Amino acid sequence: MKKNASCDGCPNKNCFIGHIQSPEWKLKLSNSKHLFIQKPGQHIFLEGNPVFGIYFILEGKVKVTISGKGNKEQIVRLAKDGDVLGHRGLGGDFYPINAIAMEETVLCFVENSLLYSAFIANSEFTFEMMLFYSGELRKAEQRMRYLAQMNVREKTADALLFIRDSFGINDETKELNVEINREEIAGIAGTSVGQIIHNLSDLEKQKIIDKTGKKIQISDEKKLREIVSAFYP
Amino acid sequence: MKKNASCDGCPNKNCFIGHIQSPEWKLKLSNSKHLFIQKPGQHIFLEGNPVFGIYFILEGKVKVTISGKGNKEQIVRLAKDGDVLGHRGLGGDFYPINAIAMEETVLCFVENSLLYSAFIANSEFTFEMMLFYSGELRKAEQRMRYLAQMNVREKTADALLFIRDSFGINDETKELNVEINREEIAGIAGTSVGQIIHNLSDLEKQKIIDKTGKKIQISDEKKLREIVSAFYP
DNA sequence: CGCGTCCTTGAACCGCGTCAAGCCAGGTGG
DNA sequence: CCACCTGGCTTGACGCGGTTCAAGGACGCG
Repeated sequence: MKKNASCDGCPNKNCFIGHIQSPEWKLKLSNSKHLFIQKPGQHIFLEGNPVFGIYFILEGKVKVTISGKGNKEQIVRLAKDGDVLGHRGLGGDFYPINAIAMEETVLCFVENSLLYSAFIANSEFTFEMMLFYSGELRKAEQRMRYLAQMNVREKTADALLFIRDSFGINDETKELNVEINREEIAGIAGTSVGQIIHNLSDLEKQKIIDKTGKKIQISDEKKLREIVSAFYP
Repeated sequence: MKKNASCDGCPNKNCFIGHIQSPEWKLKLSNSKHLFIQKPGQHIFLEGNPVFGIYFILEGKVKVTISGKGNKEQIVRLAKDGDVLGHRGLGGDFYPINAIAMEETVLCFVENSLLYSAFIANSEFTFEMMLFYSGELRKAEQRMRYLAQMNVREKTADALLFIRDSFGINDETKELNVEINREEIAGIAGTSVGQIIHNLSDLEKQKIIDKTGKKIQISDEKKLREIVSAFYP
């Protein structure tokens, strides 16, 4: 682990690192076999893999995808440090999705037996976990609607905001805090690479974004949100 | 309540009626204010309503929708007796979705304080609830992919199967066990009414369905599933 | 019988996916 | 230091598929 991931002051309400950093858990997890590192592009688990437990991201970024027709991958979630991974497997035998590291990622694996004993011992943890699921479900169903009803321009804007809200932007440069290519953006928006490029160009002409540099800059977040405002309360 | 809903032998693994029929709960819920009836078309709660608790469906059918651009409603879930309703609100302040009765529906309302006390008292209940969320999340993310990648013909077939799997069919007549109009089917498929009608006609010509009677009959379920088989493992 | 609601059909328009061709930047080797 | 290659990005054109709309049919109801 490059640095000690901390949860103090973490703005992410659903951050579980606090739990796994408690003395009790630290002892259990001190065995190094629980921690491992994935390089960018490496998969953490794939659709159909048996479920042995869940993962906590200590550091890094991960995309969660569902593989579709003709090698198209639909990105259903973006996760970063403090997030849980593989929780969709819980209660089933096989993962229904793929998890792939987007950059060097440090993971903490918690095997089923340990996890279940935590659920039994700590009902508050179970409760929090349930709330976490509730929030994820809400988000997933919202995105369902976007995919069904938005046109491509709106989907493109929404995908950018989705990335922005998942990984954040640099306050100064307004660059997205992640390296992401057109294909991945298309995978989030649920459209083709061609359309993404087309619409990114349009957005740039309107000075809403800037893609001169390597990373996309969101110059005018307000206008970007206006594009999709009809879909948000 | 027209008849006493029972959970015995219920094939639905996620049926919660068993819980609320335990002696402990029966006592708590014996107060009649917890039970109420909704007529078809009446809403149980709407987007933006404050969350006071959750609901269990004792009898009837309910559609869960998200209202979209231009009065289009996207149906994200179909629920029947034994299902929970309003659980998306848990952990948030307002419902993110609408719940509307599709036929006369008997509901049991469980207010937050009662629910939370159940979570504290019965960690197994919390655990089961968590697993339920996990399953719902999985389903929602699968449907996300379908909406993004299927063409209209596939969406139409998938919508029919979605209804069939949610509410079942009459074994003899092969009719869907629910009255549902074209607009609602379009809301499930995430397409327009025109396309639904067009594709239903096509499916009828191929003798896969029959819509002579009032309710749609699924004559050849196998062929219907073949249409979408590329999307299911 | 007239009215309303839901369903059906067909035609016109246009948004979107696809593809071919070219651009640019970074890496590699002579 | 330049020539070449490769992979990601960009642009524009084409054509299919889907949305939308208008007009009409089927059915139930007052």
